Amino acid sequence: MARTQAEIETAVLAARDLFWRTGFDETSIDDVVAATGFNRYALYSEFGGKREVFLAALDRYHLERKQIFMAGLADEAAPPIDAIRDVFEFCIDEMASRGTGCFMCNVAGEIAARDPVVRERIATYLEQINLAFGMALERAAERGELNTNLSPTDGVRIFVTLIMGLGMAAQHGADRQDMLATLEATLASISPLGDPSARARRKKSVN
Amino acid sequence: MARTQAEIETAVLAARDLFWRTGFDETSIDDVVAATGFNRYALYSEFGGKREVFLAALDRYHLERKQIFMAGLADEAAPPIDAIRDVFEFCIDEMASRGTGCFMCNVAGEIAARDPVVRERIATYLEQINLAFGMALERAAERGELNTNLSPTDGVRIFVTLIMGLGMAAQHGADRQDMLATLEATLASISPLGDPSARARRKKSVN
DNA sequence: CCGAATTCAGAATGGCCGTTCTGATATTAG
DNA sequence: CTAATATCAGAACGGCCATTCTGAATTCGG
Repeated sequence: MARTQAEIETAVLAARDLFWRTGFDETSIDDVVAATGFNRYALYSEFGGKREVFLAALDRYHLERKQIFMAGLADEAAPPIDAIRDVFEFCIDEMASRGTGCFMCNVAGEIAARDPVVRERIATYLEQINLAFGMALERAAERGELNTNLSPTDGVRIFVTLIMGLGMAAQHGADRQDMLATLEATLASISPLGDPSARARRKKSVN
Repeated sequence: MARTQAEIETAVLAARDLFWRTGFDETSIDDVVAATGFNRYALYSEFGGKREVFLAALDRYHLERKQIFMAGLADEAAPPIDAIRDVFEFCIDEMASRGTGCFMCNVAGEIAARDPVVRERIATYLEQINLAFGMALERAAERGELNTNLSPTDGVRIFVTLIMGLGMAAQHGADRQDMLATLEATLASISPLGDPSARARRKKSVN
């Protein structure tokens, strides 16, 4: 009797949480066994090996992130700056509660160098993020919600770098308040002076 | 005959380059032997072990970075925004030519989690960066070179996160032009509209 | 209820790597 | 020049871990 799709998905989620928290090298197969509930035999016959479990976990993360970014940023109706803020707040909450940065970013230093497949997944992930932010920032520019110093491309660069920087900050122990303050500072920096949508929520969370 | 200080320093520099490029776990003692020219015996009697060589390399990196940031940003006479740009350009050139991100940031995901000493070094490193940027941004605010949307603290958050984000970007294969463009976008975003010092150099390098 | 196939848990395997050991070589002091 | 000390290169050790193997337990078709 083959395993059901639901069982596999649950295992992948557990593996994602585990690898996300402890990285690839630092996580042993026994750890994966304990976390997923699959035993060695099942793990090897279902996935192939440690690397394949990891790739499944990475893909799962990628999928979720893609949905979050696309759902938030591609919506033509929503105010783009607020959409950006929401997406970042989601990611910040996630990183703060897990106490670890972006799964895909953390992976970079560790195994991307030796695994071309991982490298390629990261590249497509970044492309998608770029695209998603690009849509939001085009709309922001059209609506006059972007500092006239900046092109939409500038904005994309800033936010893509911000999300990676926040991932690193989380990895070094930055807490939710720190990260939210950095987000608000960046949003203020790209907004036209005195823009109401930028200042509205600001007082809630900044130091 | 004990080893001379100069020989040790050369070895530490080589070790720094090696660990910077390939990380801690991925670098074997034999690699360190080959890179430093010290043989196992010398390495162990001079440093103690792999971890100690690594810590020496990390300290060396930390020292250099501290000097670069302090020299650039603490200078009361220099225009602060230009000083910030210079410091970033130096780091960007370094990362681009090495094809790897910030040594200390890369280390975070890999061993900070398991080594409290490394964690503490990273914390003091970040503190010092914060201080250095703080000085420059206080002066920028006084001189009216900071967008009035932003406090000096906001600026510090933005630049500290930028440097970590650029480190991640470099790790993922961003090239010099990409990183310079992100730097210029950020400098434009924190500058008052139409500020000449922000726009002056801009045309040189942006896409 | 039975027998064949599957799944299990844990033991064996093989390789890698940090560290230590060893016997040879070079260096220095007297 | 000689003997003692320091340094060398590489072999041996020990531990860790991904993977495979094995014999027991369980499931499932008839």
